[in-house]
Amino acid sequence: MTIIKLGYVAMSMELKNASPSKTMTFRQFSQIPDREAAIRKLERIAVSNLHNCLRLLRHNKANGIEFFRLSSKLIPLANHDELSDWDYMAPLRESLQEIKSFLKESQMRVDFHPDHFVLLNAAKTDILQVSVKTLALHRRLLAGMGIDTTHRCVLHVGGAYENKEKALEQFIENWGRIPLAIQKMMMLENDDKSFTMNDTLYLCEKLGIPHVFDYHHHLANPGEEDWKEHWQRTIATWEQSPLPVKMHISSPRCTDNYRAHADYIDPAMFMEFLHGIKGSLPEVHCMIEAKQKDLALFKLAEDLSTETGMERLGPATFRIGR
DNA sequence: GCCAGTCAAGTCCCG
DNA sequence: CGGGACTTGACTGGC
Repeated sequence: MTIIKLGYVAMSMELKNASPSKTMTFRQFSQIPDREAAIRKLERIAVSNLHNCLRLLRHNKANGIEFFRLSSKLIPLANHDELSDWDYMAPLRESLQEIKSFLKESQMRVDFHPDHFVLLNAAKTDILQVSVKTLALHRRLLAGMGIDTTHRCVLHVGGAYENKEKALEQFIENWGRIPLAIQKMMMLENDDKSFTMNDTLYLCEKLGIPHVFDYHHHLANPGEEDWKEHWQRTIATWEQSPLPVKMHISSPRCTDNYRAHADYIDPAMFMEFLHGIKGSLPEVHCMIEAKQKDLALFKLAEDLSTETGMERLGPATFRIGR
């Protein structure tokens, strides 16, 4: 028997005017003559983003969704070189406290997926340094929300740099240089171009990092492997985690553009995955990555209950097997 | 209101 | 070696 919980990414297509990712570019920032006023504006945007983040969490709770990826764009320009004197956390305490109070009362699993500029396997030390700085920002936000930071940030392995083996070894070398608090926060995902499930598992096993299996990425970049032969390895990387196994599910936009995300999830593709893992673990959390965000989650949940006859335990919770 | 072009960051790919 | 594509939501400016 496996419990399946569905989650979605960062923003809602249903809840209006609730973007948690409003921004200001550096160019806009520079064009405001009064620097202090410009910083106050950044702060107002960040507070608004956190406020909308809380609205989204409430929306999730109201709809029985207990798994959610937070936007990584909550604080515009937080890590920009020209703003190193800005204490971006100070004006956010109250907003973070509100989220903390909400999360304390709910079952919600939340995490982050920092964007593709965060590269832990970069050979260039300045890129590694900025990456660690960005992860430290994520850590501060999680801590501010009262979340145990263990296994709350998923990343890709990074660049292939024309030599995948070397790039994997560079990851291991860099890993030893990053703070333990950051290490503990990480999860690693197989990607759709360079690092396959097997490549990613090599690092996960060696360094004790949970593997987030992305089924769509695997189909786009399978390597030599049948994923089912490695699935037990993925599960094993979660043995020391306080959290259930997490995976990503999305569907290709079309055959010409296989790697891009479709609006919705193909339930047949999802069922293929579920049949592959049947009975292998008690609970799995599936992050829906689709352009229609929460609407795609609602639609998949409907499709699963009408077309597959899977037992529905809640709006976004199912059970397979007995 | 709508459309096209732009935006902090890196890597990849093509000419 | 250099410049554009990639991918993305948000925003600006022009109509």
